[in-house]
Amino acid sequence: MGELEQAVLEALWDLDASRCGADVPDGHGASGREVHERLVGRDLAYTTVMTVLDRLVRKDLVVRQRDGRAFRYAPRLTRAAMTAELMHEALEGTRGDREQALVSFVGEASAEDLAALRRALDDLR
Amino acid sequence: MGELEQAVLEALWDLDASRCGADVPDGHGASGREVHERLVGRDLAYTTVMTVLDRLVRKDLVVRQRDGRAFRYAPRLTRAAMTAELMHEALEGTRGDREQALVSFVGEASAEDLAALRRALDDLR
DNA sequence: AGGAGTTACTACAAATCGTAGTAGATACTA
DNA sequence: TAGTATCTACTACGATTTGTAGTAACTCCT
Repeated sequence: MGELEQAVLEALWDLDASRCGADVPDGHGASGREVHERLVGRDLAYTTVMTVLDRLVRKDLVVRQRDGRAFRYAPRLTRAAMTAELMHEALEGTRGDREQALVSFVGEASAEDLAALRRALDDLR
Repeated sequence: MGELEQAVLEALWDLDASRCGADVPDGHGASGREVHERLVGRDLAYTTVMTVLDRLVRKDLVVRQRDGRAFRYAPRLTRAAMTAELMHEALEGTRGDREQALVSFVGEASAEDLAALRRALDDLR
């Protein structure tokens, strides 16, 4: 994903933190205009933002839903879920030893991440 | 990373499974010729493989070391270490809740991965 | 009817990637 | 020692992706 695409996705998350999913729940998600305003400082044309939103929809990273004449856009996944998906994809890519990959992963993890991992695993029991 | 670049890296791992690192240990790593032969079936020009190897070196995914007139190439990281690195990068990318990302990660993990994770964590104690 | 907002479509330059040729250096071989 | 094979370095080129944005057309409000 490109750097601007990333920024637009971030903007969507920031605008609509808790509501993501396969559909845009009524009254949630953000309009192109709102995303554009959120990205003031990058000084982009409105149409640039719309183009990027469109590409994100085509890549299935963002979903949209008509709202009157316009659309509302929302990330398909929460930030955390997308991170988790990326991590799983990385793991899938390992043709070799999955277990070893996980060992390396925890081997390089910070103390905080290790603690969080342990908690998460314990909560599954 | 491109699909051919991936394939070349895989070939290097397959050719030189256990020896990776910042330097190519003497007598290890693979020559361009060997990589090319390993990729027979894709019917690539030798120079194509060399170009890709060169790009991988520039991206710091592969290291090389002179061996007479030629070079020997080896992945900078083991497959497992690269997977772990990718997972950590995904986690870094989470501007938001790292802990929540880890919770999602384990929430979607297979039973095997969970068991492997638990073993890895236990071994750290 | 006219203006403001929105989408859809098109455009274009830069970077990346798959693919490969050529030139020049080096080494082996007859 | 001259020819041949090998290897690297450099260049090239088309396809795709990405950043960036303009224009046309539609719709809604006043």
